[in-house]
Amino acid sequence: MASILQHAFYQQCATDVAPNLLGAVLVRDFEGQRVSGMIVETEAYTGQADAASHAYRGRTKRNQPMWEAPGHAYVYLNYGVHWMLNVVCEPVGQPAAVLIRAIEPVEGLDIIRHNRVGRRRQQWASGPGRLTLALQIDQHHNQLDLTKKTSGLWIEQGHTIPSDQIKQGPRIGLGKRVSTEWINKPWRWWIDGNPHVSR
DNA sequence: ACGGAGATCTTCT
DNA sequence: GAAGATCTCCGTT
Repeated sequence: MASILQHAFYQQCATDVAPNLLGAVLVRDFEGQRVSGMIVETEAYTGQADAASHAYRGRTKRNQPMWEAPGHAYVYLNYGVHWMLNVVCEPVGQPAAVLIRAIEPVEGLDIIRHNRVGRRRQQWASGPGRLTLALQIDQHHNQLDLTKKTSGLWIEQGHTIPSDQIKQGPRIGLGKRVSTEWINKPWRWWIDGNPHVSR
């Protein structure tokens, strides 16, 4: 049995947590059946100073979970269509989180195939909106504690990825309103060559 | 293979 | 009223 990542793991800067999450396994419990995938791509959103973060303009009803304790989920609807899964981190008491951008399906492939009917396997969970569809993650998971199995969603220790297989680059999809200083931060990490990384 | 538009919720101007 | 941490479909090459 792999161990579940505990609060201490998330109790550091999002820029440390994000690369450390690569190789870990995101697990969804479907009435006893495990549906899971290895995390292959993440993005860090740091404290309130980060112009690309939802926390930048202060607290709102939506981003409120970012002020929760580390290890909690921040799930929100983007473009009115896609659910995004974040894990809250704790850089010096600031609201910060890591966006899980892509996973490689590992367990419960029948369920994932059903959730992503008609799509090629490589597209089952290769994107933040896709992985939430694959694992059926939505508003019900917002603010849950991901260090507890009772949440039905947690993250387990997985493979250790050699540092030479970890690539790093600018975050994706940030708007023009964000200054280049923040757009250029290389705060997206992924496993080099993994086919389930988003494009 | 590639580009544009639609979907449709929350927040900000 | 517009834009956003996106994805899919449908048009044209």
